[in-house]
Amino acid sequence: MDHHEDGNKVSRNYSQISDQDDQEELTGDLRRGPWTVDEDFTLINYIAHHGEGRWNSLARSAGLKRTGKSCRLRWLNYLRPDVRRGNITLEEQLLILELHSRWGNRWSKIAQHLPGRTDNEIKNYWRTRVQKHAKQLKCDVNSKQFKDTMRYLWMPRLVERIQAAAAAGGGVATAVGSSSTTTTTAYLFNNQNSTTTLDMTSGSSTITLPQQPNTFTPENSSAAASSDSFGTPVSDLTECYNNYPVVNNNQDYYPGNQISYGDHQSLTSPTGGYFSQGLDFMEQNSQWIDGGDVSDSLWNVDDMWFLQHQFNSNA
DNA sequence: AAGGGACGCAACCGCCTCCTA
DNA sequence: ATAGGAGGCGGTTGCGTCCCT
Repeated sequence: MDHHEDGNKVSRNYSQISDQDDQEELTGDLRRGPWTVDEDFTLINYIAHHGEGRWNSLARSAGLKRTGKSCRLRWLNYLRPDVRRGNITLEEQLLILELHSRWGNRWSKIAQHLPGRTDNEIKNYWRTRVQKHAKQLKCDVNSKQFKDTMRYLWMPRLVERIQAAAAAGGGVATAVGSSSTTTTTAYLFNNQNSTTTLDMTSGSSTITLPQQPNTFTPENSSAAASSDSFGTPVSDLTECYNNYPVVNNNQDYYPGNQISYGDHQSLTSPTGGYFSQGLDFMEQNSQWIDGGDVSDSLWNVDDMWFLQHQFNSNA
């Protein structure tokens, strides 16, 4: 549910505290609960003149009856001028899924690669959107089953949608806003009809999606694929896919790993994966096939046809 | 129209690590 | 070396809003 736009969020945030006296607790001399306009103004003003940090003394010096932690959180998650509001874009969703597959619940680390997004926001996104899908699939969000689902269906679907949006917009889609970093991520996505490079350049705030001929298929390659759920290197596919995230100015970022969304070979070959067991799990959760849940429009008949085809061809 | 469930998100909590004296 | 404070981080909660029945 994306019914909270920027303005709404702000107005709601303040409207809900119009009757703050009823809602806020006063614990000793410290205030808790939603922040008031005056408090926000005080905090912004103080930081503008004195800078941030040393939050406990900052809270005292600014005359805020809040804990240092509360001030820090309010500033970082809401008041900071570069906080980016609004819906999580497709590109950001893709990045979150990818980074979470590598780092798990390292929200702050993930947030570092989404300019303007806070760890809190990403955490909320994960809990409300991603975990919802895991729940619908009746599987654990950390299970291989769900991770494979994300990797082989959800993420390729996102890439397709990004492609479509880019094509509609002339081939270049605006991405994740300004950034002081120059992290660059390049994906090469191979789907049924085309191979696409997804080049995410946070620093320049653009995503380019040039169409390329299909250069690799499972049928013409004997390359081994990852035997693990995503998050592990995909061996021997580098030449064919060239689907590596490029590291710039961040040594933590994708240390040599490769990823391959829509990798058909990978889809058919994970050892011990649920894909080798057929479509049982999908069929048991028919709402995913029937479109019972189309909130994110990540599934369609083509996906199911594709999966069925893969299983049949490997039977 | 009303009530209940689902959702989204701001804020809090507790634990951990780091820094400094 | 160590103790205490500050800050960071992930998990959780509370509440307003929306939607469906």
